[in-house]
Amino acid sequence: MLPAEEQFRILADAAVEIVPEEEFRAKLERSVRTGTPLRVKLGCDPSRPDLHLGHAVVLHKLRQFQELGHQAILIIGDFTATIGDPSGRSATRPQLTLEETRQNAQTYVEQARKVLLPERLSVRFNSEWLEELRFRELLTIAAQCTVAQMLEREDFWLRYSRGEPIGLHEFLYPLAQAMDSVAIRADVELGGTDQRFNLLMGRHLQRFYGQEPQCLLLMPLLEGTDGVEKMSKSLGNYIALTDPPNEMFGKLMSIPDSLIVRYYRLAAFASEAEAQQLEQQLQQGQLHPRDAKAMVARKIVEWYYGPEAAERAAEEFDRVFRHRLLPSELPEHCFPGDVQELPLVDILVATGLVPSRSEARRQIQQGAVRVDGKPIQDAYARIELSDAHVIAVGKRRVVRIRRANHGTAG
RNA sequence: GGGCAGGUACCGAAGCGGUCAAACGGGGCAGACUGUAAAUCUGCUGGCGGAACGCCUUCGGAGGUUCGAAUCCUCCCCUGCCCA
Repeated sequence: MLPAEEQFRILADAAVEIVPEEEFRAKLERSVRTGTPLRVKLGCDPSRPDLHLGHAVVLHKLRQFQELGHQAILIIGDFTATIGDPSGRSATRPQLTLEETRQNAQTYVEQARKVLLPERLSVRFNSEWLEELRFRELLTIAAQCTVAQMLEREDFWLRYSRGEPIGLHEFLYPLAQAMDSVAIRADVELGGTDQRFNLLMGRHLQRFYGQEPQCLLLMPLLEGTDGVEKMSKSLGNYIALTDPPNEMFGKLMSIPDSLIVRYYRLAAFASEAEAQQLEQQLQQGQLHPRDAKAMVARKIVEWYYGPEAAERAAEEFDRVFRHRLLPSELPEHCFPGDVQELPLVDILVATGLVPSRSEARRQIQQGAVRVDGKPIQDAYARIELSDAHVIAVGKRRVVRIRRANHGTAG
């Protein structure tokens, strides 16, 4: 085991805050002295099965704990997801059934393993202890917190003062999550800065149950591809860990320049020194932002798919967007062999490039539709199907169409 | 339980008997510009329709009044506030 001070340096890296810092140092020191790994908790919400780069920030931190020999405990909030986490939300989350969340949890763990080490990882479902909780005990727990304290939480307060509904059960969410810390006797809990309140509640309840309170390690929230809001699935500004390399690369290239260094640091896991160097090169104009971004994008894709895939993704990106060539691989759509020609509008709908015929007409009239590279603005154009064609709507939606041979349907 | 204010398209928010598929903003999509972007400018943004102020579906739900309703009436459901 590395000396405590060294560990602290690694673990504090990129963290926004450690609460309380001295306690955390003390825990590390004791861990080294007694040879006991720390139990490090990360709770996750399986109501949304897709993990994205924002989650990876925290997952990577958990991995660092693993690398230092500590015990990672991933809590799958299958039970809490049935409450619906109100964190950072202005609206009540939809409640899922236990069944649904279990299914999500499956893929969730698989995705988390892309970042975590397989060893020193334990996965626990919080329904294990929350399901059994008696009403009497719930009362005891709930009595540990006042309504005023709950309302201190920014999102609750915001909704309250806006006159928006807050379900009573939502107040129970932080408590439930805190009970997880009690159940697994967490030494440290990781989370994004938006989780501060919930994690603090863990300390609170642990103390009540006579346990040594956990320390909090809060990581920054990564902005999404829009560059403004934090990355989240519901805002649609996320890059999923399961996005294929090309898509991941493409999305990364679409982030605003102002985020290059931040992504380098938080998503490509670059060190402080590396990040500073990059920032300097950008500021002094030694490095073109485009190249910097491509470098970062490559690093990130590499992390999930390896250097070869990253290389290919970068090349493909240049090919399609820089040089405006066709993608090397196009999805294909086959029309029945007996069809001679079709209105372009119908083709756009049939291939799924566009959701409705009205939309197809609009896109055509706006000059967004190209057939074999030639813009077509005639909404009534018909396309011969004897030869294969490449149909494009905008830059991103491209399909190759052809007719099936010898009248073979489909 | 009582009183009041609300429920409008993806979101926010106008509309309050016809000219409403519904102003405006955001978001999204597309075009121009670029470094792939971002920013900016422009257009589009329910469906069907070879055109149309044509038809269909939409303004919490169900009925009703009317030639005609998002707009009026009745009942119901949901939300917030105040009182109990």
